[in-house]
Amino acid sequence: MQDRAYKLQSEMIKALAHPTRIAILEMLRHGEVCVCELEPALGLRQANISQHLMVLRAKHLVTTRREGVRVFYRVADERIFQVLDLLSAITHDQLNQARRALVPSEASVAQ
Amino acid sequence: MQDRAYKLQSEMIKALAHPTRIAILEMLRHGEVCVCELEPALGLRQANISQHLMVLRAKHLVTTRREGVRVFYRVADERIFQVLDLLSAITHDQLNQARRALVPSEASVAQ
DNA sequence: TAATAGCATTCGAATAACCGAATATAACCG
DNA sequence: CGGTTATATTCGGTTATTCGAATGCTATTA
Repeated sequence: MQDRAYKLQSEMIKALAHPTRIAILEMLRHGEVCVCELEPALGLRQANISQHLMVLRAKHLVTTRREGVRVFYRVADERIFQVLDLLSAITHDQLNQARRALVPSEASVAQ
Repeated sequence: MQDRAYKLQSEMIKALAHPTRIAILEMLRHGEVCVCELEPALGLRQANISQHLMVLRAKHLVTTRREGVRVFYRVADERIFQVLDLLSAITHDQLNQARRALVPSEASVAQ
């Protein structure tokens, strides 16, 4: 068994496995973003955001560029958005199926 | 911000974030599999496998079917394999890039 | 019904992830 | 240089995950 490969994959997945880090990646969807923009948008403390960015960096999911006193982040591999899109679609469908099971008439309602 | 949606997504991602659970899903790639087949293939204790299956069930990533005394598992949504394939490709490329950076002549070597 | 096989659940201890607070670093400006 | 702004790191306490061990449950067979 490719234990090693599964370990690596699970470590990358863990880096995605936090709502704040997903929110950060979503903000990077259309290009690079400054940390100073993340802070107000996420409404979290600076240190906490920086900690989450550290996790994303550690797994090479993002790269950085410094411009003076500011640091800009961008995703290292655009395919990460395909991953997020798939997961979003799957959870969305799960919700719809659950709704359909409860209230047949409200099937396929947008959230 | 869709805090709720990110939370849901991250919870599904967490269900993927373990090497054993990835290995289990890989075994389900070609159809349903009995728990009794997972045990020897993974080389783990029965209770532990059952615990991981419980996590996958809790997030509706797998469904079960009982046949007498045996229980068969299958994935609930085939798109989960697209997720795993993308993550596998990303980690694979990361490894190759790292190798290329260290030893230029050994670029693109299969693992 | 008793015994067994296959799987699931609970419990407790170890480990890992998380976050706030404090502190550190790096670039800029006066 | 000292001060300021933007970001990063460290530390400690809290919560969440993980796994082995023990136990429970369900279906089958005698």
